[in-house]
Amino acid sequence: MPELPEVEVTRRALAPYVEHQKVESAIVRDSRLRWPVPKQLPKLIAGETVERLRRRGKYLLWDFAHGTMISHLGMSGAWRVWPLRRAVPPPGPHDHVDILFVATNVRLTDPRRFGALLWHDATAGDVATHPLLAGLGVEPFDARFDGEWLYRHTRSRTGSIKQVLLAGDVVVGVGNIYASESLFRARINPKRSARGIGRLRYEALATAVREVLTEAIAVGGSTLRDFVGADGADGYFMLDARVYDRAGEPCRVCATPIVRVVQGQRATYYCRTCQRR
DNA sequence: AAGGTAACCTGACTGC
DNA sequence: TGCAGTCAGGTTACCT
Repeated sequence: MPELPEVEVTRRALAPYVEHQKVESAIVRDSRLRWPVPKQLPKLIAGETVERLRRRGKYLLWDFAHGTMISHLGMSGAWRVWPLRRAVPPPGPHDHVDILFVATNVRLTDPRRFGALLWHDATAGDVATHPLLAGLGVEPFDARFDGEWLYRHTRSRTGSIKQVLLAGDVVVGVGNIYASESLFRARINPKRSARGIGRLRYEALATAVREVLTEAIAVGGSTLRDFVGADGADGYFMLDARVYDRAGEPCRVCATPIVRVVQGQRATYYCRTCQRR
């Protein structure tokens, strides 16, 4: 599930339970993720305190005094928290890591194993210089992100606007669902060359991106209570999509059937009437 | 430098 | 039921 909103919802759910809390121990049950979970990770964080839980794009950054634990949820990853450690269920086959705090247990599950859990030592400098983070674009809620930013950073791009949004080197956090949704709200055709879009339409797109992400965070946030609990509810609540996964269904604005096309091996959904250009 | 493609995985669903 | 095929919210590595 994880695009920026899901990661942010996760961050907000976890933060009250882990920030300023000391790690008692960590258990790596299955280190096979996109890259192996470092063998020394439990040793590195045991007895240390999480100073802050931050998000950068779709990455969660767990700041310690001596370094940062970097986590990415890939396609199927999720962190769950159990406020009471005694209520934690036995681990399932895709539960890779448990981190035990004094009163709380957090667990990383990831069936497809596209996620990552890595360590960046403070001696290596700012975590922002880590190879996975260094090339990331601006945060969509950063004041610098606006139509002018999109316009300036697409002058030398030959690809489609949909693929530029997904690439993450201009703006971060927009995944496959919210790329389609943002373009629909801005009334821009996903196949349109990024280079050919003018400032005015980019202004609409920047606004649409922020709106879509804000709404998605809001509906996800409304289910935080379930998310935190141990009752098995998955906690994420999908934004009511206007186009995503609605191929053949009528556009909510003009009733034209929504079409599905493939761009860069990913599905794109849009309305041929509302998103003519 | 930017773009296209394959690759990494498991699980859910569809159709025969 | 069973089995094959398709698809899925992400990203990197590698090649032009």
